[in-house]
Amino acid sequence: MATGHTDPHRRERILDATLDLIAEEGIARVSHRRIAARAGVPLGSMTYHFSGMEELLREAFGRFTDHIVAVFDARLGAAADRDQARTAVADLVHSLSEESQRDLVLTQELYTLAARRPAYRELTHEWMRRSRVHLEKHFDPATARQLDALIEGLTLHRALAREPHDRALTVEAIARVTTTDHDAATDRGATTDRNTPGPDAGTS
Amino acid sequence: MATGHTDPHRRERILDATLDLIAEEGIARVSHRRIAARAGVPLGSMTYHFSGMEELLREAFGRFTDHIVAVFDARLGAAADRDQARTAVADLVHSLSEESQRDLVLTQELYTLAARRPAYRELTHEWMRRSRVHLEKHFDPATARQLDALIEGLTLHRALAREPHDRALTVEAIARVTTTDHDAATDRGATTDRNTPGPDAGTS
DNA sequence: AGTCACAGTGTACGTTCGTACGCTCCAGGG
DNA sequence: CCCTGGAGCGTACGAACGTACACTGTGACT
Repeated sequence: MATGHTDPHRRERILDATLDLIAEEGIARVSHRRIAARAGVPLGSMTYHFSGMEELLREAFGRFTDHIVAVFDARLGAAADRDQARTAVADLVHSLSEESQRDLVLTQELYTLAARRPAYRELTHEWMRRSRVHLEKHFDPATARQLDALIEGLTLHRALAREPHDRALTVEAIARVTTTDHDAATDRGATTDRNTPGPDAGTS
Repeated sequence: MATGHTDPHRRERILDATLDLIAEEGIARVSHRRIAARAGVPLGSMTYHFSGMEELLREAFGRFTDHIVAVFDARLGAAADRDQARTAVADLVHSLSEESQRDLVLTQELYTLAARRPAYRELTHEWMRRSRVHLEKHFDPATARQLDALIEGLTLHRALAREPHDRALTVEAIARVTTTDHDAATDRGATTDRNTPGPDAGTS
């Protein structure tokens, strides 16, 4: 019986099942058999569609990166001005850290792989690059980089903290990093968009 | 032969070997046998000293947390004033992100576990708590939290970036988050140590 | 209708795994 | 000197693993 003839979504279903499994059980507990069982495909399909575990994982995380980049695009791309960008960043931090346990865990798994293996670092580079493109529409490059790192740190700490910090703290941190009145940051080359002191600091 | 009779460091050696193996190969490739081989102990020792993989991993990461907390203590504890604290934070970010691949990878592995399992979150709580204690000697609690998150984000992004940012950017980000002149942050309860506008912003 | 190429599958093989458990051998008391 | 309790080890067992490969059934083509 060659039932797969009629199902062109086999590959995608396998990749989704892989990500689900990783999110729930961790990369250490992933196996061809468990993925196959979860995806509802025979074991033989695994080696038919993917040359091995390696390729499977890389494609799965590629798929995840596409997803998370889309989330960033949707959130940050909609911001029309600097202040909306700040709000969008705060929204992003809070939605990532309190909804979507799945995305959070998968992000960590990806970073863990990326910390050790350059092949996976390509995926994180693309992710960072895309998010900086959005941020640089509203802030100078140095600020964008700092803000990008801040998003990462705030999201992670909020997700792991015993008592997650409230939105006011997120908003304040963002305001501080993106407000460059007092001095400096002027020679840091705000090429496309000069940084003016934000009108409202909007702390708490 | 009961050679272990004379070696009281068996346990510690096993734990160190576990961390080394995780750092090099990832948690997915850890097994009793591989750990035993690396530690130079017989397989039987594994189940003798530890009830199972679970206990082994938890103790290993407990040991790692002790180590990393000691690093934070050494770096941040030495700072005498606010400005030294800022420098110490910058040093910390850069030493974690460019030396000690091992610590970086293990940190990610720990976070990955913590994101999924509360038991490991205890370890990260302790770590965060200790680092905030240091930061709160020089900054108000809200600033300390923001700075703590910023350290995390800067370290990770610097470690994973294709072209790691230079020290000036780290220093600037720290300055921005810890300088609260223009307004606000005054009602956010700087209990032990009121936040005055830093004398020099010390950007680049 | 008959044939064929090949997408897709079931199964078997060799390896590695965690763990249990009977055995060894030493330190200390008699 | 002998005896003995228990710390520590070697090994064996069943389960699970990744992967290769012979096979099956179907749609397309003549």
